[in-house]
Amino acid sequence: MPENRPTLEDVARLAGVALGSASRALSVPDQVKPATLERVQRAVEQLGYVRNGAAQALASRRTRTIAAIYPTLDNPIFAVSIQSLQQTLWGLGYQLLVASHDYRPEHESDVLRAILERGVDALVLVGTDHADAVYELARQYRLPYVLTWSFEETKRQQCIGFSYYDAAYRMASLVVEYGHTKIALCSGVASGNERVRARIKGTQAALATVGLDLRPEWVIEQPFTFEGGRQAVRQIIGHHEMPTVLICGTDIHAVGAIGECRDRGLKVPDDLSITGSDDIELASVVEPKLTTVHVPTVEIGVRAARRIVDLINNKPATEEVALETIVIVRDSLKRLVH
Amino acid sequence: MPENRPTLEDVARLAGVALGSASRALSVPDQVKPATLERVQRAVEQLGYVRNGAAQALASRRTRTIAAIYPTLDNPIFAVSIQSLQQTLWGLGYQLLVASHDYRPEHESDVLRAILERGVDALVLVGTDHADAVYELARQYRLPYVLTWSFEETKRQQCIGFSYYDAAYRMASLVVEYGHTKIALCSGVASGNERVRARIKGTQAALATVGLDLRPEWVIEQPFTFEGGRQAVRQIIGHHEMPTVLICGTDIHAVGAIGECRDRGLKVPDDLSITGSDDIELASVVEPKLTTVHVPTVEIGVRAARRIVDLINNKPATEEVALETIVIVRDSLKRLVH
DNA sequence: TTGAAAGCGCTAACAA
DNA sequence: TTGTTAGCGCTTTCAA
Repeated sequence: MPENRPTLEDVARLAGVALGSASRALSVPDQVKPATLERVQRAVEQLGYVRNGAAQALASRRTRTIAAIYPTLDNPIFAVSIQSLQQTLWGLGYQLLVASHDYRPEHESDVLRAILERGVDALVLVGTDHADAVYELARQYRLPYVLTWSFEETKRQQCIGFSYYDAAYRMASLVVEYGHTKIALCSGVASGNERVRARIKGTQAALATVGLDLRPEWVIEQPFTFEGGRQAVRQIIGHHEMPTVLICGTDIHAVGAIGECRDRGLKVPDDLSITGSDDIELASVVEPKLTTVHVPTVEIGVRAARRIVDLINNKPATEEVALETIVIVRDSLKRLVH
Repeated sequence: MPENRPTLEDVARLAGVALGSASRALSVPDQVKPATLERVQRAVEQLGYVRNGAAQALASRRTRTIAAIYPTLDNPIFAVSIQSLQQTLWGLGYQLLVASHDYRPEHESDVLRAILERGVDALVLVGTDHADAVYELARQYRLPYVLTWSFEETKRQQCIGFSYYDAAYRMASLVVEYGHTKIALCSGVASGNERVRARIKGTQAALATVGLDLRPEWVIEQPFTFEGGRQAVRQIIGHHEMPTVLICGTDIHAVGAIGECRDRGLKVPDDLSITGSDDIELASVVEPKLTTVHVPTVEIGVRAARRIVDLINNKPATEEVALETIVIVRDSLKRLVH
């Protein structure tokens, strides 16, 4: 066991080749004679040599790590996506540095600055709504980036995601089709979050097609937690008139709302229908099973990973399209008309 | 806007000081005259200077990043803990590199090797059951590490966690106290996972105090997913005799099991009691609310972060003790005797 | 295809 | 307290 971590120089010496050749043997093996390659490999093995990433990064100006900044890491939707992002990146030879701004978008540029200092080759962001400083830093440091989850036509080159507007529109259309007219919406916090805003707009648009309006007192902004969903229910039952359905912006909201209904003796969906969005695994485990919209969580992680690596390597961008979402009909939305 | 990223040399030149002084102004500001400090700071600001982490790491042999290897990133229990780990580390000036071995412990040393290459100052692992190669690599590279979640007396110096044995013992004691004698256990996969094994042993021990045994056919190993919990239910109803209670190793199992019971017309807890472990937020949202054991998820992340930074700085280790767990009685465990 | 050598941008030891 | 300077371990020309 070597007392000090062996360096490439040790490898080269042992293999009887020059430092440069040893380096090439490791990074561009096909530019090296097979015999040389083998000697270097043997030396590497013998010494238990592992590259020094810092030195490599300094000399090559690439760190082979990619940063991702999330609103939070503990929302299941993000957690699943992080998992697939990490696994895919790993397979492509990249590591993942994660950070979160904890749903305080104004902190994002600080987080990014710290990441920049650390050094990364590219950046994965959530959504399209970021402070100018964030885009500015990315530009200044020539840092390739992808925007995940949201898909916006105007930024299609950078986006890996789906249309929140469409997803919400579809769900709301179903709700309307089922005969609901008194409709409440529990969304996330709209400020600094274009996904929330798109959901609200999509919902409104669907209602508008049948001349319905989203009443202001029935649009409830809540943090993305079970408790947020519970709050929404408390809020709507405080009013003298109850909606017949609560459209939730996420399944987390919906599950929380169902819990609160149960605690208050409200039957779902008989007394109140509740719909979700995302189709997390939990959606089909709770009672009643959630009618929700399935979104491509894993796919986003996988594609974002591939895409960002392509960007790093200056591969021509393939034409990006919005990923698909689909409404999953289960039991939490009641049919009022037939 | 500078065309090329400014270096410390640029800063020094602009500030009219030597390179070394500029470096000190940034890393050990109190070893620098206030006047110098201020000039450097002004230059930094003016140039929008950000340190080059690779160069810093190469020269100082510290990367200011810490790696954490998890079985998976998308289990809520880990996600919450990662979140608190990341936030705490951030506050201490460290970044977090995450990786997962996807519940294939045999991959862990490969993952570690890749991380080593990247360069980190310390390591956070989950549990105490790791391949020799993992410990060997950590030793060889003098990489400080903490073992999280599990607390074992024999490794108390490295552990931040609780006793899975005790937690399971307490839960099983309650189950017994409630009059159950036909008891099934849905654990995770025991191989390479001392937490699962400790749970099984703790459960057995509690049963043994009243002369009860855990029947082999009622010990069910399942992956940590809702589906795993569902499977457990399917398995026990396949036998001619049914247990009266299913003790689940995690709330995820328990929630899945509840879902499966509902789908099969089994009433929880009347037809089958189900208990969980972890007390994730969901535990009090599902119906029936889970009787479970609360574990210090957030605390583990926070403490692990502080501890690992102390280790890096060679701070004397404070005497570590096991964190506390506590049984939370809700509605999913039926009392058979009074 | 290989070897030699000049850095990459910073830290830290040393001298002043 | 500051300046000078020798590396840290690797990549990448350039020439052979």
